Amino acid sequence: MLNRVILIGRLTKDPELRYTPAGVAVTQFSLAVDRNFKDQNGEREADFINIVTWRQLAETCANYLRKGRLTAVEGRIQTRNYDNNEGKRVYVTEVVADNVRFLESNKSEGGNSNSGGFNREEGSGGSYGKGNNSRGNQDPFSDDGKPIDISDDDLPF
Amino acid sequence: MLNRVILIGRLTKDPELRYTPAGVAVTQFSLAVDRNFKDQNGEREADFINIVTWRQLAETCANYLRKGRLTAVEGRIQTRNYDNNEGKRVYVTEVVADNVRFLESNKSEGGNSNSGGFNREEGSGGSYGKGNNSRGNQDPFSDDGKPIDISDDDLPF
Amino acid sequence: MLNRVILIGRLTKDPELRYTPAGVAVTQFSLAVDRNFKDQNGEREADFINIVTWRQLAETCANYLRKGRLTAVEGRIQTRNYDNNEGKRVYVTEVVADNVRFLESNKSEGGNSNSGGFNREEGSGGSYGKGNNSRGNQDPFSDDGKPIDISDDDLPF
Amino acid sequence: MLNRVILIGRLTKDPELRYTPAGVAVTQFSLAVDRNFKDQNGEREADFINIVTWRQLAETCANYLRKGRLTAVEGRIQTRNYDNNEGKRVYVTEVVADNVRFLESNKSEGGNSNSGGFNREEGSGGSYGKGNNSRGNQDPFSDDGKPIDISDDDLPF
DNA sequence: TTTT
DNA sequence: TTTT
Repeated sequence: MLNRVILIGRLTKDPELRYTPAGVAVTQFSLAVDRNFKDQNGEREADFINIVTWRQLAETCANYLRKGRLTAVEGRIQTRNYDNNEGKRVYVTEVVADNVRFLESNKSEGGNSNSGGFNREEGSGGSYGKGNNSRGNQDPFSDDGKPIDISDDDLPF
Repeated sequence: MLNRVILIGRLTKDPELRYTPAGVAVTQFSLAVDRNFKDQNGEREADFINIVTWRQLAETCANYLRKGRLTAVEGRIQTRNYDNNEGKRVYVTEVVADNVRFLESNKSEGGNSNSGGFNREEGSGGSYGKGNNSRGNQDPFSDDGKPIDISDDDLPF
Repeated sequence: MLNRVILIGRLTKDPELRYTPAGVAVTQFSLAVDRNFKDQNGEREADFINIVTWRQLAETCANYLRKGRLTAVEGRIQTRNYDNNEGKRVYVTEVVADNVRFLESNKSEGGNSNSGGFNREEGSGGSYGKGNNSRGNQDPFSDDGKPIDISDDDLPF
Repeated sequence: MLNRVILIGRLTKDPELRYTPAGVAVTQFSLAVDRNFKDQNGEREADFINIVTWRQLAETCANYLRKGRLTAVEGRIQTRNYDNNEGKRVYVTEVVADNVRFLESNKSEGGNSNSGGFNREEGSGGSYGKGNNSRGNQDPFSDDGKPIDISDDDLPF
């Protein structure tokens, strides 16, 4: 009835962009979120949380997120299951993000050091990145460092 | 680095209380959280989210939560893995709760209809239910309907 | 950039429904949220948090929330200021809700005891209560106790 | 009963550290949190949210936060009131933080560009900065960029 | 009284 | 299968 998650962590790999048969963009990545306490060996462990984004948000994430980037994610926990190729039921728990904040920009790729790219699924506007699945050829921070609005709230999911 | 989850849903079963070899109480249950949208068949689905609580909070949950109860949970997403009996690695994603709110009391068991039992892990106080693992013999709402404080923040986890 | 609030508390009064000159419904109410700790006198205090809702969500809240009801609110903190009639600037901090959950139904008004009315602002659908500002004459729980979808995400605010 | 806030924004000024008569450190600052939408003039406005931190967290914030820094805050909404010098009751709504994340380090002051200082109130440990109210003479990121644990959960507030 |  |  109420289901809200907020995470800040770092991508463990570059994000993976796919398209559904109907042509809907889906991007998945894993966020390493350090724990606030140390284990019995004095080591700080992390939780590795799988994130899914859809549509324009998926494309923006695929274009601008990279391994190691500090990132904030807001969304909901989703559980689902499917039968794998061995006919065994697999249970999945993941976070479906509707708001992703880029807390570090593409420094290593020549971008400026501005923080603060922002992307939220919304009912209306924003066509940024729509249908754009070639990565890395645009930098949302390159002109003015202002947030970009993208849109994706009328999801059928 | 930041990892926060808030859920409201209903228990799919009675909670299960266990003890670690060191005698620490652990309670697990699953929360059915209805989605805010309907699927392609017009059906409202739910996410089934596994919750873990430790120590006094575990015992209070075991004592007072029951299948079907509307419950609020606050905590963090935890991922872990272990090798099962077939030597296969199993990945688990669950919510470790540090705050559980009983939004419905034990009406069917003769309690009053007060809402609002409250339990949070804290550094200091609260001895309620400590070492008490016999279920259902006390009703935290039976006297005055006021929240109970329990304590469990100095976890080694 | 990221601004999320989740509250569970009880209405301090019946909600107040108004309309802007342009005819947009606005409902305000105050939520008493008990603190998780006691003050120096052993008393549990509460925070009294002002909530604002717009459009259909405003009308549903006006119709079904009442003083004393246990309610969950999800939204964002908003700050604004205006000059009062004495020409003095007044600063306001409040929560703009986009999701309100009715955790207790209208028992005293003859409704059943179902918990779980749900209302979220969304980009698309839902016409429930649209233009309906007569209070209390309908019970969203009276038929099947299922959540109602309402819609209000394309706000100009 | 449940009261949780998560914010990401930028400090509007340097934080202000005070001490209560009993010697407890209190730091206040205001966070500018850009809204996710534009107003009728196409301008993106911000909410200016007052934050309060206590004890070691207060001292760490005073030492390392500065105007303009991108910062994540987790806490609860608090309301309180007092009578001002004109005998008029003043109502205050603010966020009491129990977790503050420094998303940008002290680049301009010669620090490295590491992100990720972390501070949470906890029941037990951490003596970092205890009684230290001289600012800026230590950089938590200067050695290894690892989070610092501080402690403040046994608050009487 | 407001940040990038 | 994991990030700084």
